[in-house]
Amino acid sequence: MAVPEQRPALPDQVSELTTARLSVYLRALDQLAAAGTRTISSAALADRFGFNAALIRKDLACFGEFGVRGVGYDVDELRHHLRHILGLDRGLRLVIIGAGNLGLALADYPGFAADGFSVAGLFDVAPAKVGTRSRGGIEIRHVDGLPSLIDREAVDVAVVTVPSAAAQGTVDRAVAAGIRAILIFSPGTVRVPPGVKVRSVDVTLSLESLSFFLANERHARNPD
Amino acid sequence: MAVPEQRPALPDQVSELTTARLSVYLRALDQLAAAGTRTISSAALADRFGFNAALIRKDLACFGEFGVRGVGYDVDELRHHLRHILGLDRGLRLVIIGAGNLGLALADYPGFAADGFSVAGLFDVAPAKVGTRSRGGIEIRHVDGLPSLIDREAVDVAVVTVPSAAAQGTVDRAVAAGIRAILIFSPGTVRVPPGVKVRSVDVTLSLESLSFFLANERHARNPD
DNA sequence: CTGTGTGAACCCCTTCACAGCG
DNA sequence: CGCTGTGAAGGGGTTCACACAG
Repeated sequence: MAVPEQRPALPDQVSELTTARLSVYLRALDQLAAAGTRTISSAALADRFGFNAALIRKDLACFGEFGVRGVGYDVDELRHHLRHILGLDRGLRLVIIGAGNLGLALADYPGFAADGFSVAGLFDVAPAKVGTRSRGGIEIRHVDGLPSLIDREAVDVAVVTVPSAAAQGTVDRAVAAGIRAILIFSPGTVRVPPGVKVRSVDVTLSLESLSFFLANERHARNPD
Repeated sequence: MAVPEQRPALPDQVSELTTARLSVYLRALDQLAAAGTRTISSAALADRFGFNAALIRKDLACFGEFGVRGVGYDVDELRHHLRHILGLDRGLRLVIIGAGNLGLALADYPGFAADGFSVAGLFDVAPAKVGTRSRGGIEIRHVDGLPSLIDREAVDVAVVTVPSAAAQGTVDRAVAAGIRAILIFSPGTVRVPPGVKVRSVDVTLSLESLSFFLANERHARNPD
């Protein structure tokens, strides 16, 4: 028997592009809510933020019927729906592995709180770092303690900020400890078993993309 | 008359997906070169790194005929071609605007050098920070000096690491100073005039995508 | 009459399959 | 004979257009 869970209908097959846009819509709605807007139509949302109205409706329709015909969407209601769909009402726990400059910066990043994320631990291998703290006061522990903390604190996401050469090994260890979602900043690709999701934040790739743009711009100005 | 430039044939309309993959191919080739591989076929490259062979060939074919039929591609030659196509042989100059934890981390990031990027300046608005230095010794200057430095040092890319609320204003100032390529870490969207390219590195978006995955996984294990 | 939800058209990107060069 | 370069087929995602609900 199909249990009518809190989470409705299993969205059979939803594109990752759609889910990524949900986050963007949520931000737009946050802005609208802050400005006091109560209700908005897909057309107005599209106009205001540069989306396509039909796409917004189609994306949302994957998860239910949130709109009122002839009126539009209730801003606050839709925000809460989206937060639930995205799982932001769960208070996800992160660990950060790699206490270099970037890892330390992330450990103290105040932006996590708005999404309900919290840092459960900060790890490194360097004996000189272990025992010291980030500016914000988060203690650096040795990676050997990672599995027990992941288990004890029910950690959801591993944020990996180690050098590229150590990336695969670090990911392997996190996966072995039960992690199924990884955000990795090290340039390059890592392999994970099925069922584990990796999101890569690749600064080098982004910069190279800009570099290509600059090297090949023959756009608009001076159309020779 | 069409000048036969160093840069060949203007690649009429190349998809951004293609150019993004060039970076990935380049990395794979770097690995192969480091391992001493001289020559590789598109099929072997695809096998080894999980691409599609036809796609590799098609992507490369946008920019010339780099392969030798019956043999494959010369690893080192193709690396140099790709570096040129991506503009990595130009020694791009960056400024970092926002000397928070992240900005400071990026200022000292050693990974830029491999791509020929260099940091021409590090900026902030806080009087308390101006005049101090990053751990790596890069001086923090006041943003008011940004336009003159961009001009004087022929800066190519602005890396923006300011709080979200200040993002749009910062971008506007950089664009006014002549910047046409921006890498922004602040969550949210910014508007730029046509001809200016923005790449966003959005940690929050990536984490929310992982959050969605965790909230909606009914994959493989326990297929009820 | 306004705006949602949605089938159909459209468009672009990927994959397949093969002609042809080395 | 092997592998590139490429036209044609296939698949997905976005946009269009409209039936219908409020």
